[in-house]
Amino acid sequence: MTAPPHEARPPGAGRALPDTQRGMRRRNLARVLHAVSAEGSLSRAAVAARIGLTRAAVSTLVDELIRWGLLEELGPERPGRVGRPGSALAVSGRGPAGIGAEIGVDHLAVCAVDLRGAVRARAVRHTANRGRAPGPVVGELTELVRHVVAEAEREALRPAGLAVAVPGLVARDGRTVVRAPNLDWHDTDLAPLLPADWPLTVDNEANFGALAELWLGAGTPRDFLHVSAEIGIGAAVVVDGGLLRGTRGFAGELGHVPVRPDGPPCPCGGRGCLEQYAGEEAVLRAAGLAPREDPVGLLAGRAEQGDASVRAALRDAGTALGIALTGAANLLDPETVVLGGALAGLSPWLLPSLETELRDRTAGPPCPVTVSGLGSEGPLLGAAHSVIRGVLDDPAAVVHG
Amino acid sequence: MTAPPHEARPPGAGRALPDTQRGMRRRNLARVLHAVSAEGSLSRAAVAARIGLTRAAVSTLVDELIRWGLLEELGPERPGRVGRPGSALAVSGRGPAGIGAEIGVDHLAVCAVDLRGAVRARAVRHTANRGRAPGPVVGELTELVRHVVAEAEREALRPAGLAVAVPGLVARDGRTVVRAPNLDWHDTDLAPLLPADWPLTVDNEANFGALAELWLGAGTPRDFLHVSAEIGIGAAVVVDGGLLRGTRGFAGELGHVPVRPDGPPCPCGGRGCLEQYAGEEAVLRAAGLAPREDPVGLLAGRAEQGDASVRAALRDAGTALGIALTGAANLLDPETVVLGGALAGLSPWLLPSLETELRDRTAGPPCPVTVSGLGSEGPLLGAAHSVIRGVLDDPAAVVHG
DNA sequence: ACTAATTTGTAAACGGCCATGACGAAATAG
DNA sequence: CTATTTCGTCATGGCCGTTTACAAATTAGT
Repeated sequence: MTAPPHEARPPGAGRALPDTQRGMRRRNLARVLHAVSAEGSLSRAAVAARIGLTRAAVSTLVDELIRWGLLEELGPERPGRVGRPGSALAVSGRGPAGIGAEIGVDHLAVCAVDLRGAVRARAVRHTANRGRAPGPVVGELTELVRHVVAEAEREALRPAGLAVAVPGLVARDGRTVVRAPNLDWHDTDLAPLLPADWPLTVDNEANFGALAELWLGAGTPRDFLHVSAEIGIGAAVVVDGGLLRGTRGFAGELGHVPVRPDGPPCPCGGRGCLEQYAGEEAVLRAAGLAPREDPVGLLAGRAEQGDASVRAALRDAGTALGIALTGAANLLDPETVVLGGALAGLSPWLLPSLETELRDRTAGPPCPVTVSGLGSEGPLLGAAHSVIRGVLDDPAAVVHG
Repeated sequence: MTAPPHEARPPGAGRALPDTQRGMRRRNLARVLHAVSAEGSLSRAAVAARIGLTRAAVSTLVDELIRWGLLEELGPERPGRVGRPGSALAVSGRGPAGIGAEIGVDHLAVCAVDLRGAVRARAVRHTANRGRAPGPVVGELTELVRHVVAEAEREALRPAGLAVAVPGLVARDGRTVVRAPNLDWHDTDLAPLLPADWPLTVDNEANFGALAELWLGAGTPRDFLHVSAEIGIGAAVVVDGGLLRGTRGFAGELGHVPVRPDGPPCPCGGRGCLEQYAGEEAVLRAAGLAPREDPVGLLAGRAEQGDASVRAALRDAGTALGIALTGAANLLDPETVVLGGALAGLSPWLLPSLETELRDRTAGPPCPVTVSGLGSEGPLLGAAHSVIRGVLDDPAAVVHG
């Protein structure tokens, strides 16, 4: 009775690969693995019911995934229900691992995540990277990667890919850092500097943070706006469970949305950008504090103690954020706005003014704002999980081809 | 070497239908039809090369589409190339038709478009609909629809669906008008008021206008922001060849993006919304003109004649638009911004200040702004074509099921 | 305890669909 | 006029999910 509205790409032109039987098999393998992964543990019959294939078909698919070491048979379930109990299947804890890495302004971090989503190895190193050349920084990161990979391999894990989160804009090629103001890197291809043993993805930390929220956050919807802030204000737009990247890969630049068109000039060339009000530097200045290590902790601490000027600075930042987010919410109609990264820790003092602004400027119910529970781990976990999602999304590609 | 970035929905969870052989056949039928439609005329071999299947497979698919009356054999091609010439295939000009309808503030329009994209029948009626109840208006529209359908059927066309463009917000159910300020309609389900003979879709005129631009515009990219204005300022976000609709279907509300946070109050509850500067009423007021029929024509005429106050009003509107679009472009990184609807006709006087604002507020090259060539026909054509796209996207569904 | 009902997993037969390879048809090139 | 190239089709084969049937394992009822 109702024709489907045009929100997805057309099935004809959009799909790159020809629709052949091998492709069908491939997608069904992915569907089975996805279903088991999402539920944690599932019988063949339950998988069949869930993905719409017959039990017989699922059986052969499961056999293949077990043969590849991606699924494990846990043994008979113990249900209270009538009928023969199913044999529980679970994603294997050995086999492919996702290696996630993060380049921060003052730290490097690497972790390995298995197919089940568990962190199996990690390494962190605190280093002041601001203004340091890409070569040495990435060299140091590579050391950590090798260390984590060695540890993972000792646990029978095999890296399936490396994903690197970077505090800056990354081109759509997934390897070139176009602009990272806080590191002072420009147009740097990181691929030659990193180990070439596995598929590589480089992406904005805000994007990986949003993906972590999408995949790991409790009750996170499939359409939301994720706002994080590490010095700059990065946002990521998640639409129907996927990242909106933009033509050049620069989507989500919330920091330079004009908030007060005649406000103070911004290095970007504009005036009154959000970053001039809610950026780290701006907030510190407004609070009368000098830039130093761990500014977020400093601000949170002072605010906690009741420091009036810090609280006022954060309140004003919340107002500016609220104005920018009103525009974004009007444009995108997301289900929620999620505050992550540094903003999560400062949310108690940002939220009141932010939500006031959002409420007063919206006809009807305003877009709900939630706070991420992932803390500062988001981007790193998102990076590692993005590799795992790649395996889940096309297991056949990992095994051969 | 490079893992795919996560921009699309996962192949497992995202796809609703199980991946079975029938579904494969169905998608391949769509791929063939799509290929022929996109190229206008193609031989079986050319289709095979284009979509990646073998000639033999394409032959059977084409046979079926011909049997269904969706494809036609035009006869042997006349190429200068060596080898046996192919037999040209083209989409049938008889068979399914898309019925598009538009409810405007001062007019109703209906048209029928065949699978080839040609308009085969049309009807327009000028009526003042502002403040009129939905019943009579839609009743009158239904008369026009019946008239156009009768004409189409006389040409051996069979309506495959009805799509209605409305100047207001439409719920994601594709039938309920949530808010249409210029008609003064609220939460009105149009389905019971329209003929139930075919699948029905109701959508925002800005959305249909953007789709028309996407499908019919020359050189329109797959990622752009389409801005139109009929009294309010509607925008539509096209991402990867599909409409971004938002959770509630309200995405694209550019009119209420805050431009000057302390500006004049807006009926939406906010202050300094774009609509307060670039909305029809606001521009007329700024130009010192009273609201009347065809305000766009009036403004364009006066501006053409060199009326200074009108030009100033349009320049200021362009500035406000530029500020709002800077924010939107930062957030979405579209390939272009397309000005459509009323904005297209006023673009000579809007563009200079708009582009200045965009350029001054963007680091690096600003997002290019283009003007739609579709004029006021956009929404109507987009509506009719959306039905056609539905057929192209799943021809099997139209024939049976 | 024993039977009936229910559910699971597997095996064999079946049917649909695309690939493969071969072939005739229809054009060009020399 | 022949060799070459390309097109469309046909027969064959292999892959894959479905259908149907059945044994295994559990609960519910008596």
